[in-house]
Amino acid sequence: MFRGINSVNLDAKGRLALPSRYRDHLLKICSGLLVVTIDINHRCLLLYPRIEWEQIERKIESLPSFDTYSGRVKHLLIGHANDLELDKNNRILLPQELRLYAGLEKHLCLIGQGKKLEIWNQEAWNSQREKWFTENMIDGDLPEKLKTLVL
Amino acid sequence: MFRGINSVNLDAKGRLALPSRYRDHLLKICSGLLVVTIDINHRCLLLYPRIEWEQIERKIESLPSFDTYSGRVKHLLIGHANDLELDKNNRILLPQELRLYAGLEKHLCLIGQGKKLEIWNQEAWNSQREKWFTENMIDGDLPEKLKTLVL
DNA sequence: TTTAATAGTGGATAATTGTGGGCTATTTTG
DNA sequence: CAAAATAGCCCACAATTATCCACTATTAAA
Repeated sequence: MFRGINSVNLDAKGRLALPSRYRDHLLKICSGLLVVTIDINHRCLLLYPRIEWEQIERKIESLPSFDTYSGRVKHLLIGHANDLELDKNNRILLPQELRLYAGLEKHLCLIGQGKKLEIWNQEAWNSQREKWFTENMIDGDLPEKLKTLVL
Repeated sequence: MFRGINSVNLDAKGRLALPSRYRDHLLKICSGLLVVTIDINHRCLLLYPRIEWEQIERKIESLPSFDTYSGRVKHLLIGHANDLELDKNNRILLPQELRLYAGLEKHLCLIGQGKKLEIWNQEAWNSQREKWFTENMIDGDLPEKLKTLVL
């Protein structure tokens, strides 16, 4: 499970060093084989262990072909998915195409989100986060599961 | 079960000594493995024994993916959750990111809240408490369970 | 009141991690 | 086919972090 924030830097070659605490785990579950793709809700990237991604890909592929939104999701997610591999220094090289999509510059945030990691431009993350804090949730709009969540 | 208030100090490195009365209990139930994350309603942190947190995390993860509010809760709670471990002196190191969020300086309060501990900046806690005392509860807004609560 | 024990604090050292860059192999382009 | 660009691999230095140890303060016991 991925959790928590890490701020990391891209080097001049576009390489990103993953926090070392993830290293052993990734080598174990997927031999360092990863997949990166875009997030459709935010301008950020999603990083999956290859085996996790393959399960998700199967689900995406089984979406109904003639539904407009399903087709769009398929195109965007699968179309932007790239295979990556950890190098021996625990780094990955992000494709330029995706770096541009997410507006990644030197300073990034890695956000653990369970099965995946999100890769954000640091400023983009900060302002998104502030937005979430200041916008109030409207009671009537909350799904039942959320209303009854006990922390 | 965590109960009661403790005031504690952060040292220069951002380490926090847990009250020793919690030590044995924590070693027993989770071998000193903890998770700290942010509270979304107040500017304070939540500290869970790892096993307690994992149960909550599972509930959060099962929230619907395409619901706006659920996505927000997921991002904020799981995204800010950090694994921690007690050191040999019964201390934890709070990540800088979270210290900033909760405005933690030298003087803190630990508030026992059942399965979790809340970590507050001491002054922030005092003024929040004052606020609660002066704000009146409005009868019509109380949920049924609270109306029928017998103390 | 003295002594002992535990808890709390601070800091030095050792180990690990992050970062940059050089070299080579491979791919792309003209 | 040559030249340039890209990608992978490796090493070395710098910076950060974890671990350990020692000192002080506080509490409890004799």
